[in-house]
Amino acid sequence: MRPALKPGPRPTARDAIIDAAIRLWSRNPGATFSEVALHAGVGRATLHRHFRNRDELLTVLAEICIAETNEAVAATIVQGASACRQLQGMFEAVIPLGDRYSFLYRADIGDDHTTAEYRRQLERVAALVGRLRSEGAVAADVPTAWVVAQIDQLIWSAWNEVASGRIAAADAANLATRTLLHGLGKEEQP
Amino acid sequence: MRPALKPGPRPTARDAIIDAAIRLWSRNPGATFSEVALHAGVGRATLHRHFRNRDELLTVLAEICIAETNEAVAATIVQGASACRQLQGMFEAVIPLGDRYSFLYRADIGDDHTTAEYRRQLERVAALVGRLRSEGAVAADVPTAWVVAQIDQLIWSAWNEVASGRIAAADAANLATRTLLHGLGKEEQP
DNA sequence: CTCTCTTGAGACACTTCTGTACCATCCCGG
DNA sequence: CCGGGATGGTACAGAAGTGTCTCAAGAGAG
Repeated sequence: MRPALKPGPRPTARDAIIDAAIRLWSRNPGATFSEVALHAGVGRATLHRHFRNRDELLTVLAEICIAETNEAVAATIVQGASACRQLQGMFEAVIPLGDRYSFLYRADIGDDHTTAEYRRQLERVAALVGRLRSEGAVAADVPTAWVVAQIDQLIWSAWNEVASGRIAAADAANLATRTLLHGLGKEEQP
Repeated sequence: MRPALKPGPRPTARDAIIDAAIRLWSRNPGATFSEVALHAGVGRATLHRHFRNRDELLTVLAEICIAETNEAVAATIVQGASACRQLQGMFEAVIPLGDRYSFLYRADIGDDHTTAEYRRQLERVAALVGRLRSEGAVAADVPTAWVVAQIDQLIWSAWNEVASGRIAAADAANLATRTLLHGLGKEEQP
């Protein structure tokens, strides 16, 4: 072990690579390894030293994404809050993250651990849907799978509309919650 | 000109290629040109004879998709029908097409004509939203861009859920319409 | 039957990406 | 100041995809 030396490789290069990869692949999922290195201000060789290949980097990014998302969502959990408020909090926490991780929607990660973790996230959403249901916020005749899919899509499209400037960031979470629970018709319950 | 001979190249090869490309790229957007030729039961050289390169084939597919979609939607238009019914009809017409054209969501077509035509489709949807709005089916304080985005996403996720067997095909359009207009809460208006 | 057109197969050159190796350089801690 | 680790640049070989070309075979029209 190195006594006082920083453990492992210095984080700067690795972090720069991760940041550049997220930034670049968000705009162009097919961007090459060389381009990632270029945008990270790092030699291509260095990139290969930190991440054996594209898949490895992608897997690391996915894990970071999942961890950040879990963290962001966990921070919004308030004991005793209603499921509706919880849903709104989740939207508020997750929609801004779309900026960083939109490219993961397109990339298909083969890694088992990542897939399993993503599945757990969906299960957690399904559990929230169960609570919404028991609060009467979600109708009994709507399949849970459909609700989960809608929540997923709402996060994506909310981020998308915010990113392209058609929707104000402050409105996004409200709009998403309202869309899911009450639809876009005139409000019947004030 | 050939007098009685079939004009142009015999359609079979071309059609087989188009069909194989749609089928293959739907599952794997990165599938190679050779694979397309293989699945079409056609030599790679023949493929190049019909479509100069990947972009050209992609553009043709996109145009076919747009034409088929327009046709399917046009067939559902009933003069004098309410916008709500029109929306439902559009969902019914378009959701099953997701099976054939899902890969176009991922592919980015550079072709100007295709992009313009897609824009026109969105504008037509926006016009429908305007009618929904004037019927009171869409609230005044919801941005049109948001409604259009939701309709787009609903088509995609409805097809997706049907394709993976989580939702019955017969329910999809109803569920989409209901989700958009009334949300997934308990119905307040029977 | 014969001619023409299309096709399949393969060869070829070219490009791009990838993964690895090597070496000079730089920065940091000791 | 010195030395080890990390880095950047580059060269190299291999893989894969692409686009073009040629040639022989097959099918259909006349």
